[in-house]
Amino acid sequence: MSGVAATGISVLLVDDHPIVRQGYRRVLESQGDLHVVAEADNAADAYGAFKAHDPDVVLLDISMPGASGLEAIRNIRARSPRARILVFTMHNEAVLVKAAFGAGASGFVTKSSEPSAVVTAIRSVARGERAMSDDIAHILAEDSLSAGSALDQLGEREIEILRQFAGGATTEQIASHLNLSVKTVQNYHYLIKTKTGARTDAQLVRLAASRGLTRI
Amino acid sequence: MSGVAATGISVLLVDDHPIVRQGYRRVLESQGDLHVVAEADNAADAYGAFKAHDPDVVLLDISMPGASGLEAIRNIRARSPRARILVFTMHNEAVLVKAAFGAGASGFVTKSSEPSAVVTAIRSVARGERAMSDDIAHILAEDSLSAGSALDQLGEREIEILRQFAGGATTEQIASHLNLSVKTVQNYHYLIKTKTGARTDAQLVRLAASRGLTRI
DNA sequence: TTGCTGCTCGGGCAATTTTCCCAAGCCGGA
DNA sequence: TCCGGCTTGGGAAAATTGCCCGAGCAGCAA
Repeated sequence: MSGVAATGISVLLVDDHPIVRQGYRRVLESQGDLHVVAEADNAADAYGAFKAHDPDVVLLDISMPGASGLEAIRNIRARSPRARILVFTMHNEAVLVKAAFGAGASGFVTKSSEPSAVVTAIRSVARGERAMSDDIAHILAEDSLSAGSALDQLGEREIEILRQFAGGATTEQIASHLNLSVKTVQNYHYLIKTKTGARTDAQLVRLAASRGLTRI
Repeated sequence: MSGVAATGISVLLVDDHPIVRQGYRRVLESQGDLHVVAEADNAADAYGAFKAHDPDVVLLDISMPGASGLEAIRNIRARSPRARILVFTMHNEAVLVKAAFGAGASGFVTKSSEPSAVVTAIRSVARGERAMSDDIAHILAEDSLSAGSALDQLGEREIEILRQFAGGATTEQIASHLNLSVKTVQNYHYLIKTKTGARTDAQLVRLAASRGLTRI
């Protein structure tokens, strides 16, 4: 019912860089069993292309500017639960990986992976299996040992403090805004970091921004 | 004297993502007159590959983790002033572009460019001309009109450190990536904050993100 | 050539912050 | 009632920051 031929795997390519897209296309098509049936350069077009071509696998770069790739995943999965989405990005942060799987992705590979690993992942995902590259597995494993899930585990106060912090407020400003002692804000700051698994403030800001807690 | 055939343009490909490299290779080779004679996945190997193959053009992604791509440019140019280096990256911040040209690059194209524009740029650079994609020209033009942002006051080392910091790297990671002492990275961190006027790390991340130094 | 200037690199050290561990009050649920 | 989680903060050692400094080196101008 899907794809081009009974013997091939049809792929929808979503990446905002034309030449990168074209590169993938050629790499995949050289495999013989993989066929790129459509391309999209942004999250918004991704679902339209999906509907039009019903591919076996969506190869999706979630580091597109502006629109959230996670949005695209959720979008496609909401309307076509059988869609297989393989996320392909240069980012390798645990929170991102988990968010992608949480949104409905079937696999996650980094751009540092060998082309053969990507091709293997595409075939796995097409068979309905879950796939991820070795480095991603490593990161998730480490992450599961240490602590963290993402922002969902934060309390109301923690979310508010994280929002103000990510917005650029100093500890003193947050304390006075919320009528707290500086010490309490510092303690929250530390708690938020441990809960989210962020190792630096920058990671915290990125996390908050990627989840819509703050705009940049 | 250089390249493979008298009628072709030989290219050295430097990018840290294997599949992206392979994609470029196929795109370029399909042109007929372009031949990828070598690849490298980091700045350190780039010069060795250059020496070994003496390519007409080096296609270099300067957004590689750790090592500064600018370093690679200067490295190659210092030993082989006739080298033609085409910088190819997803970043489009004016300071980066200027730094690249300042380091000796012959051209600058973004990954948002059409493949045909990249190919055209390679041919221009091989002829000894300067080349840049339309969006880069636009950015430089606008930049020359505007009074200059806070980021323009930063040196290239500072830019590189800010990029890695905003990307979520810890001080230790940056230090080891760049072969610097932790103390030096800390000093740069402080200097960057004072130069840009950022009072918190979060503000620094926001600044970097808003200027395209990092994506969120 | 000499000097100046700017970038890079790091030491030093006091002040501040971070990192953890802890306790206490409050509130909702079992 | 008791338990667990949230909120609020103290304490103290470890780490980082803020700001000062000097050295090396490249470019550049006089």
